[in-house]
Amino acid sequence: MPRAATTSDAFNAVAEPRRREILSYLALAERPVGDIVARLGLQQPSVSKHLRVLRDVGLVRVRRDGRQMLYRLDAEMLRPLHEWTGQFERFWRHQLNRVKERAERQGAPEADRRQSKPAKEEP
Amino acid sequence: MPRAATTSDAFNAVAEPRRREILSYLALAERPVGDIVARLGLQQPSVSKHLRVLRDVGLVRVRRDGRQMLYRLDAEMLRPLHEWTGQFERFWRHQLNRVKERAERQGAPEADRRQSKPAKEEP
DNA sequence: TTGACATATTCCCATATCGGAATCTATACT
DNA sequence: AGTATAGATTCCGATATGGGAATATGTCAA
Repeated sequence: MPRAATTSDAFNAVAEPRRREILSYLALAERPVGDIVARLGLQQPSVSKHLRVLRDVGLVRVRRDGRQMLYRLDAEMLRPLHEWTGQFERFWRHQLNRVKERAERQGAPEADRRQSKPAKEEP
Repeated sequence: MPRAATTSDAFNAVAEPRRREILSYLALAERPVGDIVARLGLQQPSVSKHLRVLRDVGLVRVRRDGRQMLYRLDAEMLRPLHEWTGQFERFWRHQLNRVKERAERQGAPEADRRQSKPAKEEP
């Protein structure tokens, strides 16, 4: 089984740096493909392909305007991503890490041991 | 050029659902590999490989305890991810979307048009 | 129509992936 | 020493990737 398709969800779509740049850029305003090409310095077909992926996962919407295609952000699908990462926020806030690491280095050499027996059911 | 390695950054590492489950699980407590295997229902080698990826990007730390390896979360690298997605928070907060969409559907059929000429320099 | 312009799609390819199966390493127990 | 246990690593194979090059589609303009 290969890696999940880039179009399988926002997590995979956004793993690609160029696609992240595109989204950030589109956050400013709706833009035609040509603008994105100029901004990213990629070739037009590449940009079109990235936009295709973003469209497939619902991160952007398109509408035609004459011969150009205007892309706009649809950030709704980024929300789960923000919320998932938010679950870990407490680990980096209040520099609790600093405190914990210091405790480990200095005293209480075995105060860190947790149970590892249960192995089956947890909260 | 293939897709960026899963070990290239947290974005790529976390694109895999199983690895996300592992991280969430490790948020509760430090755990030996066996616990993770039991929890995820994957095979041990698969779990070891996922843990390897997470270790390579610095999302988990290990220490040996007898014959088991105890893995613990190191969420620091998730912070950029949270902050990046946070940049789009305004798009889903205060249900501004609802308001905007309604405006588009009802009146002002061309009030949405933005400039698409510049194409070179933006703020 | 013909041509120019804006964008999309197709084809090619070197590469990394994930799971499965098999094997290796390290520690503990007797 | 010999065996069991916990994990890690290696080899395999089908698959999707992203860039490049070439081509296709669609719209405007003369």
